[in-house]
Amino acid sequence: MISKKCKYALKALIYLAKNQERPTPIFSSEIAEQERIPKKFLETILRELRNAQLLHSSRGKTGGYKLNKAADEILLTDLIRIIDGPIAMLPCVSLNYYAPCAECDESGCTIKGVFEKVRDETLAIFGSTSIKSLL
Amino acid sequence: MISKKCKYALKALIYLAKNQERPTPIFSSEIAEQERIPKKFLETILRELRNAQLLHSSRGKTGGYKLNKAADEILLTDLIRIIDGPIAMLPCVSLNYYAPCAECDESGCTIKGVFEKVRDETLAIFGSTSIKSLL
DNA sequence: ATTATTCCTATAAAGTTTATAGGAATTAAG
DNA sequence: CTTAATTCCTATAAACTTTATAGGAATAAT
Repeated sequence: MISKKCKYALKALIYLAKNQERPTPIFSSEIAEQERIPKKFLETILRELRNAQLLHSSRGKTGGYKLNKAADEILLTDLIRIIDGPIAMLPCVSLNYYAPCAECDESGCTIKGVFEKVRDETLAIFGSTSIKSLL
Repeated sequence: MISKKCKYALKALIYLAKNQERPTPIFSSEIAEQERIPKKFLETILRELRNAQLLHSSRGKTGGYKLNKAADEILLTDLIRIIDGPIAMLPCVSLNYYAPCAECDESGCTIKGVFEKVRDETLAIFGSTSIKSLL
């Protein structure tokens, strides 16, 4: 299951993509209202997306957020990894968040294989799905 | 990520499958020691697997656990659903644990599709992987 | 100055996962 | 019929994660 936070992030990105043509940046408060996301929680989410270069933000009275890339260059793999972390179902088969499994020999591990397959299929799908394709 | 509990369950099933030839049932304490799983925690896991008909148990001094099916008839989909619940990454695309997504229209939902694809690929892999194939 | 925003850190509140405690019911064997 | 060892059950503690809020600092336009 993806987290609520991740779903909020996805909705925010879609909202920003839909309003990409606007001349001025978009307030987090507007996104929060329209998408019914707790305002303060959304702020921290948007900041994370900005820190990861997915968004551009500006401060002050006319500040707000904008996509930092074309909507078809923002992939679900990016989003999920930023917000939820690993996509793989076992730490030892994660590409971006690898960690050895507690007390597994890893060399003679018989269960890794199937989880690598799932990882590969999942990455292929999320890695070829952009925010644009979800509008 | 699958839970620790699910990994414990998988190890226990594999251990039981490896020792399927033994004439007497196998103690939870033996599995706990051999696989380094907290004893009391393992007990509750084995009970859940038994409630779901994956294991057969007997009580009393010479009690213990045995597989209730051939090792090639126990699939990863079974195990994961029993221990961790839904395999899908969104409640609204889960086959066995469907629930409507909070505040989604569902009819005009643009994000379901990609999660259905991931679910299908994942189910295809886990659904064709048996405990026997992991020995 | 005022106002409305992003930004930051800390923390509370709620929920889930992991693990343990204590004992009841069951069965074999002395 | 007592003892010992098991499964079984319920409750709960302990640890961790997720979700959400609080309070204000920094910034920028008017």
